[in-house]
Amino acid sequence: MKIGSGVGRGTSVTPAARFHKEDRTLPLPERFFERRPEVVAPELLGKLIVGDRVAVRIVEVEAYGGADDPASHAFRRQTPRNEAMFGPPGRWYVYFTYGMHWCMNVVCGPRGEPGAVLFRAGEPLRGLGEMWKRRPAARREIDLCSGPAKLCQAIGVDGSLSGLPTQAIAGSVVSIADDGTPPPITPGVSTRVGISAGQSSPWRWWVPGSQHVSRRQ
DNA sequence: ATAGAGATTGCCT
DNA sequence: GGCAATCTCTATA
Repeated sequence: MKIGSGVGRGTSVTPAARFHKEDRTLPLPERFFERRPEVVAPELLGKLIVGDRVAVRIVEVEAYGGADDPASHAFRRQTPRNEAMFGPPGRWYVYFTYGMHWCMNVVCGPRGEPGAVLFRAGEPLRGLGEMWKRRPAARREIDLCSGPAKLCQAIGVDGSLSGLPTQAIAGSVVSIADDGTPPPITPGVSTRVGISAGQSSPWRWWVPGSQHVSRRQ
């Protein structure tokens, strides 16, 4: 069985057993997300996002809080755009930015406290052919999912996913799963990317050595 | 009402 | 490295 065989343009797709235990993947339970985003975020490194014909391993994340975090979309009042952030944990929060891009988060925190973890980058595991089709601007494999909007494009996610649970129901929904790969013991840490306010919180984490992070540190 | 910034990306020089 | 693309929201009037 070939995993990740792509229609790639000059890429070297590592053949592989990219999954730890592909046949033993389990969805993350809702209670996993009922803790503050800065606690959940580093634990999501190494987990899987499984979508329509595709799967990626999470290699870079950021945490966003609520009224206490000036960099968060939930810092001010609830709006149609950030509505999902104020809902129950364990659901997707997908927002539109710069008039053209989608970015995906999972809502995290105790009920009633808005917060989320942004998925900034992933390592393509399955369905690379599909990802190449959805990402015509990509030239190398590391261009497929090495940024929050690239990731959404590669997985085929848009705003219609926002507010839905991260635990797949009929298989047509995007889910978050664990294949037994542990998060790094010592993840890379830095301040968040692309923000002005909130730079005092080092709430960005990545898998050290991953070629798929959005930017080297 | 209007202006400006934004959890980004890709093309241009 | 500069900057355009172009939706959502906030600040200011």
